[in-house]
Amino acid sequence: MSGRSDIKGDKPARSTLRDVALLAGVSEISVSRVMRDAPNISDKLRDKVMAAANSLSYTPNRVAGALKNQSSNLVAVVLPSMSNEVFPSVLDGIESILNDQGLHAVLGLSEYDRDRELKVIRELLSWSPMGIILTGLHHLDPIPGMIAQLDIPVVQIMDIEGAPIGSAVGISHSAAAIAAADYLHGRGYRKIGYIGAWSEKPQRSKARRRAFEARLQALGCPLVASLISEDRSSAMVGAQTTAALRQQHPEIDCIFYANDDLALGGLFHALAAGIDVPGELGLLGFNGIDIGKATPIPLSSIETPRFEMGREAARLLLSSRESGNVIKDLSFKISDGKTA
Amino acid sequence: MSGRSDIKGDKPARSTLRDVALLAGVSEISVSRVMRDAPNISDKLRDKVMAAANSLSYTPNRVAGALKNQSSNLVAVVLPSMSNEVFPSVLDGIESILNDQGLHAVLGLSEYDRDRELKVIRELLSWSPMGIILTGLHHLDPIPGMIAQLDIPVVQIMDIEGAPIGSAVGISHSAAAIAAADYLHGRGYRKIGYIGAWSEKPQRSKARRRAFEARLQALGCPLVASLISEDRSSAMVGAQTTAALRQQHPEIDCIFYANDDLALGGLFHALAAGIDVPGELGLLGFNGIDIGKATPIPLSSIETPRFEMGREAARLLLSSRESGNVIKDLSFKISDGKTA
DNA sequence: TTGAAAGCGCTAACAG
DNA sequence: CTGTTAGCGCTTTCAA
Repeated sequence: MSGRSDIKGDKPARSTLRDVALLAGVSEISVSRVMRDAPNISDKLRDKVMAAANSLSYTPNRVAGALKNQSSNLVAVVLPSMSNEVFPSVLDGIESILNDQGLHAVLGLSEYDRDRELKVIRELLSWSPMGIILTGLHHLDPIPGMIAQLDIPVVQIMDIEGAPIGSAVGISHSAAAIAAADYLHGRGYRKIGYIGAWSEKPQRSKARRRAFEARLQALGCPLVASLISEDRSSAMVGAQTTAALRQQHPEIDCIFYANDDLALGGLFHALAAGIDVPGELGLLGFNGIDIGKATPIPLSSIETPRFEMGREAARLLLSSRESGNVIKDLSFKISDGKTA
Repeated sequence: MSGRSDIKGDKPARSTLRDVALLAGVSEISVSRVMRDAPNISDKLRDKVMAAANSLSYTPNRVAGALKNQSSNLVAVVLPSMSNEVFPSVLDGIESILNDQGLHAVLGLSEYDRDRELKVIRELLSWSPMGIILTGLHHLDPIPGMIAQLDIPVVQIMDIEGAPIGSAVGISHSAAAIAAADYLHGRGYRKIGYIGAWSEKPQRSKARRRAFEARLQALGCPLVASLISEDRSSAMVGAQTTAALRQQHPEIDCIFYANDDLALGGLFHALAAGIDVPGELGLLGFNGIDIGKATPIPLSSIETPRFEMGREAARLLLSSRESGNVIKDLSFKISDGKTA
C-alpha cells in the first residue's frame, strides 16, 4: 500500500513528480528540470515529460519546493484594513506587479492593532515568503528581528518619514499637510478647521493634522478648531461632523479633512444646506478618490498615488537584491477641484 | 558543515525544531507537540520547551508542516478585481472570519479574464490550501477537476443561479432585477432606461440587465434603451452616460444602473444640470454603498450584503466537512433612498 | 544531457 | 507521557 493511487481507485489523488517520472520512463529530477525550465534539456526529454505531465494533469507542489528552497513565491502583505478605498487600491497595485511574476500575496489585516499585527506577521513569516510588505514605519519591537531571521526584503508603504526597516515608499505626510495649509491660506481662507475620524487610529492622519496645525500657526492664522469623530470615516460622518463643527464655530470658512470620504460628506452637507462652496465654505479632502471628480462641484483634494504606491512597493521588493534599500518619495498634488 | 548555524556565525538563520530540541534536551517530536498544543504533555516538558523556544525566538515552519500534512492554513481566494468597493468588502468579510482561526487568504485576481483565472487558480492550488473561494459560477472546464484532485472545500460567491462546484453564497441577480423593475414600475415610471459599463465584463450585470428587460416587457413598459459604456464603472462615466442617454432618448424618466458608482454619477449630473430627482428623472443604483446614503438626495439602490457574503463564504468553507455543500441565498433589499 | 543520493523541517504511526 | 523511525514532494549537490 504505497500511499498514493494504487490500482484500487482510492481517490482522485494529486499526482507527483514521481508519477510523472514513472509514466515518462525518466528520473524524477528530469521531470523537475523540465517543469522548472532548467537549461540543457533535450527536446526529446522535454516532450516525453510534458506528455506524461499533461496526461496526469500534474501540478507541481510548491509546498515541497518551498521547503527545499527555503523560500517561496509568496509575498506577505500586511495592511491595516480593507474598509476604505486606500488599501484596496494599494493591494491592487501590488498584485498588478506580483501576478505577472507568478508571485502571490498572502494577506494579513492588522485592523490598526499593534499586537494583532505582530501575530499576523509571525504567522505570515512562517510561510517563508520571499518578501514582506508592511504598512507604516512603526512596528512592535520584535518585528524587525523576526524579519531579519528570514533574511528577506521588506518594503514599508505609506510613510517615509522615519526609519524604515528596509525600503520604504510613500509620501511625506508633513509636506502634504504643509502644502494643504499653504494652499488654503493662499486661497484667502483665514478661519480654518479640521475634521478627522476613527479617533485618528491611522497615526499618519494624526501626523498630518499636527503638521497642518503647525503650519497654520506659522502662517499667522491658527487652526480654529478640529473635530475628531470616534466613528470610522464615512461620508455620513463627514456630513454630520461638518454640521457640528460649523455650529460650534460659525466663523470657520474652510475645512481640511483627513480623507475624501469625510470631505465628500462635508460637500454633500453644504449642497443640501445651501451653503456656498467654495465661497462661504472651502473644503479640502485627502487622497483624491475618483468619485470626487464627478460631484456637482468637483472636490479639491490632495491626490495621493495609492495604486502606484502598491506597484512601486512590489517593484522595490523584487529589485532589492540588486538595488538594496531605497526610500522612495512619491509625489502628491493638489487636485484641480472647485471646493477650495 | 551541517547547513545550519554552526559555531561560525554565518547568518542569523532561522531556528528549527531541532535547535529547540537540542537546547531543551528533549526530542524533536516533543517540541512539535508542545508547539501544537497536543494533549498529554507534562507541564515540566512544556516549560522546558517553551523556554528554549522563546530564547531562540523559534517560529514553526508551516511549509514543512504543510508538506507533511498535505494541507495548510491557507485559503485561496480568487476575485476578479479590487477596483470597486464590492470585492474589497467581500475580502474584508472573508478575512474577518479567517483571521480568528489563524487562517490566511492567498489572493489571486482574475481581472475578469477566464484564462488568467485558470492560471491563478492553478498556482494557488499548488500551495495545498485548505479551501478555495471563487467568484461566480462559471469557470473554465479543467477547474472543477483540479480542485477535486485536492479534495478541498470550495465556496463560490456572488451568484447562486447555476450549478455550483461546492457551496455557493450570494444573491439571486434575476430576483434583484425583477424587484428593481417592479419597484420602478410601482413608482409610476414608464420610460425606463439602463446604464452599464465596462462592456458588461462582470457577467452578473448582464444577467441582471436581461432579467430587468424581460420583467419590464412583461409589465407592459419595455425598456426604452440601454447604454453600456466600454469604460470601467466610475461616477464620471455614470455622469457622462446619463447625459448621453437622456440626449438620445429625452423621454426617459428613470434609469436603472449596473452599480452605485454609475448611479452616483447620474445623480451628480442631475444635481449639476438642475434636473429634478426623482420627479423628472428617477435613479436606481445597485449595491447600496455608503456614500449614497449621504448625498444631498440619498441614492435609491438595491442593497447587497457584500461584507456578510464574505463572512458567510468563509464560514461555509470552515463548516463544510460537517454540513456538506450548501447554497445560501442572501437577501437584498431596496434601500430607502429618495432618487426613485 | 541525465541520473542517484541526500535532506529541507516537520509530524503520523508506532513503540516504550 | 515521551521517543524512534520514516517519509511528505521536491531540488541541490555530485557523479556519469
